Amino acid sequence: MSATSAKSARPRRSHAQARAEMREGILRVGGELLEKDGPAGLSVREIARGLDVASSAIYRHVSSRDDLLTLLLEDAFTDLADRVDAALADASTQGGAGKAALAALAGAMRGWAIEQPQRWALVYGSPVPGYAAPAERTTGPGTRVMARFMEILVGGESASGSSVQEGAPSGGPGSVLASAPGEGYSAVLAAGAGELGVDASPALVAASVLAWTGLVGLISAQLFGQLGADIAPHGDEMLAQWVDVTARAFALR
Amino acid sequence: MSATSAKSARPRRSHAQARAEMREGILRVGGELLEKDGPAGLSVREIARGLDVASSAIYRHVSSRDDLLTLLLEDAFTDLADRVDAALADASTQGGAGKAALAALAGAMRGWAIEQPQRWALVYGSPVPGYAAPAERTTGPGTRVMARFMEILVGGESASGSSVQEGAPSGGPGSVLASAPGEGYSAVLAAGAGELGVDASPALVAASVLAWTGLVGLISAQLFGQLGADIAPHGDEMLAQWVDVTARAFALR
DNA sequence: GCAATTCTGTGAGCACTGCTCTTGTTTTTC
DNA sequence: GAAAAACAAGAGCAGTGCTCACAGAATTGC
Repeated sequence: MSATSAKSARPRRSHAQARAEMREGILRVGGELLEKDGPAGLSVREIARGLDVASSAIYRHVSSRDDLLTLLLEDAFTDLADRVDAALADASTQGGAGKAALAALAGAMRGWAIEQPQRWALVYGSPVPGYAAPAERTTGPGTRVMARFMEILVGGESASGSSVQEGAPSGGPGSVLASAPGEGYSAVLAAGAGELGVDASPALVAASVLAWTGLVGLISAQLFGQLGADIAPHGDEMLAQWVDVTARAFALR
Repeated sequence: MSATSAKSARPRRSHAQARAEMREGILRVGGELLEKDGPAGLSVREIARGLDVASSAIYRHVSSRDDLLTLLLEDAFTDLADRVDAALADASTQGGAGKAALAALAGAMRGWAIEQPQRWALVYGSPVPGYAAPAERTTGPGTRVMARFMEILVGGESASGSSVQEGAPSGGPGSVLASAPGEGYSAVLAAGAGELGVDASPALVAASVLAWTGLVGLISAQLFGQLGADIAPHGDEMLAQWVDVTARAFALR
């Protein structure tokens, strides 16, 4: 037994530094544990061990396990949104818009999901039971990706006056547009589109929402193995087909 | 303290009866707890308390907590499939086929999901971490609903020789059919369709799979509140729109 | 510059969990 | 009826989230 005790003496650091380091450490170790064992396997004590600290110390920085989950949720949302933004920026330099942008977004989402399935599950999977993510802390980063998605489908940023040709896909066989949404639903859609900075008819927004839930559902189904093990190797192709169909339905090129 | 001890004397019953009663009780109380607290909140001890029995007794009938989850998963799958079948049978008496059948199936799924969100999460949500549902015990009941779905979209039972008019939706703008699936993917699709008792071209099967994940994704998004609280009251309408669009894409009427 | 205060981290402890193992009782089998 | 098999009880282990009184270090006020 050496003179230095088992618990190595912590270096002198300011409270601000301590806060930052602890927070970063919790996020890092917590993220690793989350990816390894999933939300249910996430343990405050295990994080404390990973940081070589008493478990009670964690509670100085995180009020509860749920709070910890919220932290990781925010982190995951932001990480995903950053990744999608990067992919879109990349595609955009190559003159990518319309279908190319859609493919870039979908590919980035799926890639991120495959690399960190547990994070994806935390974000778009079933909510951790008994725990409702506080909306005010998650809707912000949570809607970033969806906003991008809508922009693409609806045909560009609202700034440019290039209105979508809503005449083309409207009622004909194979159109994405169902019957016009009712009054109340239209109002909600308009409000939502406004928050996302998207300008389009309620019918088009409604169709985009369906497309969005379809994309998320597709990725989730692949990730969670709901379609059987045999189909797993063809996830790329499935996604490509989804992009094809969706781009065609929304008249993207 | 009365003569009858706190733990009421169990009635004399045969081992077979005991097994059946216990299993039924575990399923019942477990189901209630699952619906109340979600998978993570499911506790063997709590079930034991609910049955007024020692916790260790549960392990005579269930080998582990994961096994318990599998049991509840099977139960949920079967329950959902029964419900969907009933709805389809009901629709069928009214001459319901094609779009009407699709609407009945989708409505039954969503209705079931809303009544028992935790069960839905167990079935189609993110898998419980660290727990992989044993495929051999879940794929059976798990594919029943999907088989019905495919039958409807692909245009009737394989017995009747009425082949789908695959000419109509093939390539034109707004078609559900993307480019033809590659060789490997086609093989997997064909095999899957065979298991489900569905006969259709790989391209049509591929499109049906996308539609399936879309439906599941839509219901999950509604249930898990991924689209914000405001949109929740319009779930019916969203689903109706999804039915509209999908029926049109697959040329159902 | 030094005391008072505030903040960080400790370790014991409570109530809970899944699960195992030994013990006693009851039903089935021969 | 005796032997064997199955069932259930209860204690106990290792783990969990979380709280609380306490010790030491950093910050603040004068």
